[in-house]
Amino acid sequence: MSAKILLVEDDPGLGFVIKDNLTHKQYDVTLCTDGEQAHRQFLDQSFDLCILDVMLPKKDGFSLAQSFRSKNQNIPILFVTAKGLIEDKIAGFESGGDDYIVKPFSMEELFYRIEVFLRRTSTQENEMSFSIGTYQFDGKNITLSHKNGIKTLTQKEAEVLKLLYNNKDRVLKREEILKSIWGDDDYFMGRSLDVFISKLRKYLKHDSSIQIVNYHGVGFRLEVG
Amino acid sequence: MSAKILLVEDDPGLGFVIKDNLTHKQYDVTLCTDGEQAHRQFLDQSFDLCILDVMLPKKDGFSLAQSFRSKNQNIPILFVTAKGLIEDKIAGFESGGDDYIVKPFSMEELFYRIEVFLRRTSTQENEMSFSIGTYQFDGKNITLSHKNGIKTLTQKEAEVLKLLYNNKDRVLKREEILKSIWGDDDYFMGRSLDVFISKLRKYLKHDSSIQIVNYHGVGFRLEVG
DNA sequence: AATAAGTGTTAACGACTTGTTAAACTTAAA
DNA sequence: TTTAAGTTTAACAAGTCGTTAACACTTATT
Repeated sequence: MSAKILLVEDDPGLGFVIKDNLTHKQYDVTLCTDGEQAHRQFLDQSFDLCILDVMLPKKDGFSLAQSFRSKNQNIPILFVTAKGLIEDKIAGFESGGDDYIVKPFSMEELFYRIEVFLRRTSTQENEMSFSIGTYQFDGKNITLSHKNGIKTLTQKEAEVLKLLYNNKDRVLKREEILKSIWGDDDYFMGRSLDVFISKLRKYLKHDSSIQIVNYHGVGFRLEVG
Repeated sequence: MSAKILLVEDDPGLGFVIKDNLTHKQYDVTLCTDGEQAHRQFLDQSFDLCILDVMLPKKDGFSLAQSFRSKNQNIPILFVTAKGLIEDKIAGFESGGDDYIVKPFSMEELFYRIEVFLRRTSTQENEMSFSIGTYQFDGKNITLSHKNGIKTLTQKEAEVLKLLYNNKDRVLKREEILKSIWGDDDYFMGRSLDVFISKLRKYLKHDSSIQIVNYHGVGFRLEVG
């Protein structure tokens, strides 16, 4: 799975070049051209790494780094900037940055520095836990427990269940589920999804207030209570 | 506890200045002036971080980094050198380095960069001891003892065991284990991990309350009792 | 009502993952 | 250079899970 990178660079030319290069290296890059936009994106999605310019419209890189860091202790933050003075570097590290690369730099060097931090960041992924009706899902153990007993789900069963749970107040389109979990959408994958829905219904049948409802021709919705 | 740093710098003046500055920052610094000496020190003691010059007598910094890296996937390696060409930087990262600082640099910047990597390296694992069921693991001697006898583990066996123990409340993903111990993740490393799991199971078989449980397609979990 | 398309469910097949042993390879030490 | 220890790769057996096919049933459309 490719790493999600938030790139914040106000020079459209350079921003495009960096994004293009990183995309070719299979990273999933989101480019923002000002600080506020970047801040919104950060709150909205979960990224694996950030690359920030220092001088940015609306909200500068240092204060951006500070607010990112206060939200997430772990995410690597790399500054990429023309300001090469030692005081700027210090400010960069003080604001929670992990690296400070001075322009002009080579793409190669940027790749290597990104890799260093991605390698060193633990993949503390979606280990969410939640309860549905009288059931309890434990993401650390991938189990679904009920007073009758514990069932260890498979990875895919867990993924479908988590996705349904995260969207339990709305209808999830078949296409959305397939794109999100299978990565693509064809007839047979659709049938496969039906099989999983069938399995999940079986696992959840001891609580009749839980229903995975089909919306004919559209998708599914998890309804509780 | 202060971090142990291996500093390799052949210029006696600069070596002394850096060592002195780092010592004032409460680091425990070992200074070597040539590559072979550094290599012996590395095998002899366990350091938390290395700072290497590139041009060194007897064994250059790049090949030094390679042999350090092959012994220890986790230790941060920082190059500090006058060679600022992009090819040299690439060679530095290729040989397993984590950062590449070009002389002249400020001490402040070096401190910050050291802190970045110390913060991101889990130091807990080094010489920890613990008991699993009726077994006792001694991190100092990397031995696993039981009433039947004592087995001296290899470095890697011990690392896998420690990682499993530190995460015994959850399923460790294969990818996490591989990234943490092997530093990367490919098919053969995965098979290698399976071999180590198999060995550890054999070592731990005298206490049936200890189980290394596989979660198909996900990873492993150490279960005790 | 007839037809077509979508869905529910089960089970078998096949692809992939894992367990284990042993051989091949690598590296450091003698 | 040989030896020994440790790790990776190969090979095969065993197990697991996702996909697919098949068929029954439901919903929409004509």
